[in-house]
Amino acid sequence: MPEFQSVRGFHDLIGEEAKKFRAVCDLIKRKLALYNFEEIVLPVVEFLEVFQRSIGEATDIVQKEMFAFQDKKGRWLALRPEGTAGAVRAYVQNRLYAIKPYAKLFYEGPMFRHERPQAGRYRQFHQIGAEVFGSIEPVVDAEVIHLVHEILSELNLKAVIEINSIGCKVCRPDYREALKQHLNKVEGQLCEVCLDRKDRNPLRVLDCKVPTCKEAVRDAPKMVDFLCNECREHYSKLKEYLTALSVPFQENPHLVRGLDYYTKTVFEAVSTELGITLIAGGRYDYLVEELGGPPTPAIGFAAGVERLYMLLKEIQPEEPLYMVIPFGDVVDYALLVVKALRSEGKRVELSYKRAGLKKQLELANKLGCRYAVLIGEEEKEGGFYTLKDMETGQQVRVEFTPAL
RNA sequence: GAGAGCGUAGCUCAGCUGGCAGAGCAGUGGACUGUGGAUCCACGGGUCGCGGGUUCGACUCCCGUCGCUCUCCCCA
Repeated sequence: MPEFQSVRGFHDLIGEEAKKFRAVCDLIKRKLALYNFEEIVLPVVEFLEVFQRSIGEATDIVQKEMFAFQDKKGRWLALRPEGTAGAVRAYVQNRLYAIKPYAKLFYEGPMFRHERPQAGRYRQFHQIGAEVFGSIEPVVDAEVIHLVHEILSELNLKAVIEINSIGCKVCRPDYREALKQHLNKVEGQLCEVCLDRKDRNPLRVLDCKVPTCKEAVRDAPKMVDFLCNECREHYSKLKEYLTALSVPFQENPHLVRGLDYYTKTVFEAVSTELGITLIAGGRYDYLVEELGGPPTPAIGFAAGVERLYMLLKEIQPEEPLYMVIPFGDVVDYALLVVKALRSEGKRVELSYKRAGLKKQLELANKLGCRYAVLIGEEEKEGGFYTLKDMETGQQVRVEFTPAL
């Protein structure tokens, strides 16, 4: 056991893992650019209240998963547990609503949640999130979910996209009541946690995994049957558009999200392989106003980078690697060859091992080089280098005149 | 917050009902100082997670502790 170790739930990404991590980020960012999302670089720390107000006081994230601390003036700050709250705060603070009719923003970076680590769950993890502010049109929801679908299929990951509508200020209270009444009837079957949730946050009972709760909730009234005209219309338009786009989706009337700010559309992309959520999001039409901005409908999603890259099988092969091998008193000449090759855009490793040709070829092999560039006295004097193909073993003489 | 499993070489792991700490891979060196890949030979490498207990003797048994992994809760 080493004397110093990384903190629980905080990990180093090395070699292949780091490459996969980058591959996922790069792909998603390329996609976001095609949809014309603009990057916003956000702080990792916000005032605690930003999260309490947006995520919701009663949620697990706020109640027990935040890295919260006081600064020197005694103000409560927190490491961000998710990105939307900060994005909304920035949108309001910088009055982005005054610049364009609507805004499409994305962010990436680490998020922090103080919970027990396990497969696909870390205390520091990374998300790439995107938010659209300022449009209530269901076509926006469709575009966002389409984007999620494209990301998944380009990464070659199998997942089902589940969607639901959880209504708005107008219709949700009625549903809540109806659901509560149903839950009271089946009280006896509910687990301990759900008994507590029943009055505080009855919707959450819907996606409890305890078998008896699932049973109890089977015949519960469904939100979709209680939607007001506006929400019903919104939801059916969304489905219509998704179908037109050939985005496969599955309606899940029990899909509820753990954050309070959601309204209308919610969705989740669940890995068929691992059963964990890869990408999730939804509409949050009151949050901007809640954080002090003008009434502004919005929708967004967040992709869990670790969860995506851990499922990645293969990544793009890298550029072929050249190793320049000087043997004898020819380092000065070798340096010029290295410089010239790199200026041609080639990926070049100069051998840092002072040894004979044999040892250095071994090294080139270990580092996975495609080509070795052999440089001895002969090459230096003759003004050339010997290019060796490490796969075929063939060698060619390449004339070389150092640029001045 | 609740539960389970595991900590032995850089890595993967053996090590029996207590009796000298092991293998494979990796690494380093070498007949070969201008030719590599699964050729051969040699070598280095350990607080057996840590602390205590039982014992003539503990990697092994017991207690504690720390760490890792996984599951539940919840979530990306």
